[in-house]
Amino acid sequence: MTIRDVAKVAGVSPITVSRALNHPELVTPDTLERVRSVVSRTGYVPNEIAGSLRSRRSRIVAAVFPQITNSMFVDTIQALSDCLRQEGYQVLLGLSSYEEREDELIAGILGRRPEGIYLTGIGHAPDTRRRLIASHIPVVEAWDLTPTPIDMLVGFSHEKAGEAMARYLLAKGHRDIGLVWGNDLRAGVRRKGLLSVLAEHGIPEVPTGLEPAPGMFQRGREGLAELLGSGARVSAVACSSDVLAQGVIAEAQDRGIRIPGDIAVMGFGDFDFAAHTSPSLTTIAIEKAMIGRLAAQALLARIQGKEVAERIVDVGFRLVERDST
Amino acid sequence: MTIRDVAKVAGVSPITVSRALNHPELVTPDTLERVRSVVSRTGYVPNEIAGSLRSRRSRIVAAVFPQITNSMFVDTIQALSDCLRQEGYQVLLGLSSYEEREDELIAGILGRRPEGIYLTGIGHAPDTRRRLIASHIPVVEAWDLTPTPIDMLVGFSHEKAGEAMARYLLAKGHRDIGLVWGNDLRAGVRRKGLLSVLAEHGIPEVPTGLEPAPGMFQRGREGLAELLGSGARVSAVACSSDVLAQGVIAEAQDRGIRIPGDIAVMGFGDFDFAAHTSPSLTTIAIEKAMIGRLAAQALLARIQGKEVAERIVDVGFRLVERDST
DNA sequence: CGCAAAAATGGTATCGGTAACATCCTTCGC
DNA sequence: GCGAAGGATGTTACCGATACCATTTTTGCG
Repeated sequence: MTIRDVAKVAGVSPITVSRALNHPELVTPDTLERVRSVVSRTGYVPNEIAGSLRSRRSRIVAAVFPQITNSMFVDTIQALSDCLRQEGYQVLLGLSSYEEREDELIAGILGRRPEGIYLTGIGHAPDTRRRLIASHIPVVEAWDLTPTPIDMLVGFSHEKAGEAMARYLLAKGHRDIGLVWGNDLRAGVRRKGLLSVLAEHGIPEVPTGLEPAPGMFQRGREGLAELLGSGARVSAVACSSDVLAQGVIAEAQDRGIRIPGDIAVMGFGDFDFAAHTSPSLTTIAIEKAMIGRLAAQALLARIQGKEVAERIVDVGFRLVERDST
Repeated sequence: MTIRDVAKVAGVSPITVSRALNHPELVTPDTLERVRSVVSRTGYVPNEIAGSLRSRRSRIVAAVFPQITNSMFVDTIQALSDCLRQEGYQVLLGLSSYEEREDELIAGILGRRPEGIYLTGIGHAPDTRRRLIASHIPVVEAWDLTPTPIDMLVGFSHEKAGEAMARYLLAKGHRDIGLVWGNDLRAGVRRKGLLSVLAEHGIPEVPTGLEPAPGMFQRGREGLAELLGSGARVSAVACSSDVLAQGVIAEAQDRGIRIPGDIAVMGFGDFDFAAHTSPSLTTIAIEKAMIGRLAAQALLARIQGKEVAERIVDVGFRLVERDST
C-alpha cells in the first residue's frame, strides 16, 4: 500500500493524496473526503521514512539520559515527551547507562537525523560535542548549568545547590555534618559546592559514605551505617537524593536514633514522597517537569526557525524546609 | 555530506563505501582503511533514513507505555532498551498517558515502520488491534496475560496475583481486609481476583479506598485515612502498589497503629525499597527487568525471522513474605 | 601457465514520499 | 464578456541510501 495505490483508487494524483493528508486546507472538501475514505477503507499508513527523506524533516527528537531506573529524570521525560507529541514529534529514547557509551549512542542517533536533541548534563566527550555542533541540529542540554553549552541549556547550578545545603545546615547550628552521597556526575558537583562552604566555615573534614550511582533506598541505610561505624560524630546527614535520605531515616529509626532530635537529615530532589514521610523530608526541590517542558519548547522554537532569546535558562531550585531537620 | 562525497574522496564507488561501513568483511582491508579514514576525517554520518527506506529495515523498535512517572515500568524500559541497543536497534518511546490516546500514538508510530513493537498491557482498541495485525510487524504485549494476544506476550496473571494476595491474608487469619487501590487497568484485574477469593470465603464486603492511578505515597496515606474514617474494622490492608503501601504504613505509624501488630500491610511490585523499610514490606515480586529482556529477545528473534516457539511467556510472580504482615 | 571459482568492486534502478514548478480551472471586477 | 488573480491539481525530479545483477580482479590448483 503506497500513496500511489491510494491515489489510483481515489482517482487523483499522488501529490493530491499527500496534500489531503498533510495540508487538508489546500484541497477541495470533496477530494479531501474522497481521499480520506479511501485511506480509512484501505488502512493505508503513510511511510514517514520516505516522507522524511524527501522533506528532510524527520519529526523526531532524540532524548538521551544516563539511565532511568531510580532516577529523577522520569518526570522530565514525561513532560518532554508530552510537549513534543503535541506538536507531532516522536521521541527517540537513548539510555547511555552512566558509562561512556554516550558517544556511540549519539553517533547512532545522528544518523536518524533528529530535528532536535535533548541531552542530560553538560559532560560530553569533546568529539561528541564537535559532532553535535557540526550537525547543526538544535541541542538542549539539561539538568546542569554552564556558560558554554553546546547550543541551548535548561538547568540549574548543582554547585549552588550544594552550597545552599551546607549553609542551611550551618545556619541550623550543625557543624558535625556527614554525607551519604551517590557518585554520579552532578551529585559530585553538589558535593563540591557543599564541601567548599563547609571548608570556608572551618570544617575541612567531612565523613562521607559514597555509594554507587544513583541513590537507592538500601544504599542510604548502608551509608548511615558506614558513617556511624566510622566513629565520626554526626549531628546532620546530607544526602545526594531523597531516596538515600529515606534510607538513612529508616536506618536511624531502626537504631533508635531520633530525627531530627539526634540527627538531622536532608535530601535532594523533592520526590513525591518527601513531603509525606515521617518525619517529612527537608530537601532541595527541582522543577523536574518544567525542565522537560522548557527543553521541549526551546527545541520546538528552534526547529521552527525562531531565534531563541535565552539560550541558557536557569530554573533554579528551592530549599524546602520540613521536619527532618 | 553524502555517501557519494565520501566515495569520491576515497576513490571508490558509493556502494563500496556502503559495504565498508555495513559489511566490512566484504571489502579489502586496504579499501576499508581508506574509506574509514575519509569518514572520520570528514565526519560523515550515514543517513539512516535513506538506508531504511531502501532496505526496508528501520532498525527501530517502538515501545508504548501508559506513563512512566511513579510507575513500575522503568526497569522494564531500561532492560528493553539495553537489549535492543546491543543489537543495533533504537527505541522510539511512546507515552500514551493512560488516556485513550494510545490509538493515535500507535497510528503515528506505524508510519515510522518500526521492526518491532512493545506494548504495555493487552487492552487495546479493536481498531488498533486490527491495524497492528495488518501491519505484520512483530508485537509483544507485556505486563499482562491473555490467551489471545495480538502476536506475542510476556507477562503474568494479575487475577492470580490478586488471588494470591487474598489467600495469603486469609491464611494469616485476616478476615477484615481493606484495600487501598489505584484505578489503573491491571490493578483493577488484581482487585477482581482478590475480591473473588474473599467472596468465596464469605467476605462479600471489602472497604476500599480507591485512588487515581497510579499509586503515589500520599495516596496511600489518604487511602488508609479513608478506610479508618469509614468506621470499617480492618486488620489487614492490601495495596495495589508498594508505594501506596509505604504511604499506608507511614500514616499508620503516625497514628500509633502498630504494623503488623494492629494492622498488616501488603503491597505489590517489590520495589527496591520494599525489603528495606521498617517494617519491611510483604509484597508480590515481579521480574520487571526480565519482562523487558524477554520482550526484547522475542522481538529480535522474530525480526531475524526465527519462529518463536513460545508466543506466550508467563513470567509469574512471587509472594514475598516480610515483616509488615 | 591457464582456467575456473571466488572475491572485490561497480552500474543502475529503486524504496515512497514531497519540493518545485507547471497547468488547469474558478472566481471576480470592470 | 474578458482578463487577471488565485485556488486546485498534476508532472517531474529528487532525497540518499542499498538491492540486485554485472563486471573486473584475484586466487587456487592441476
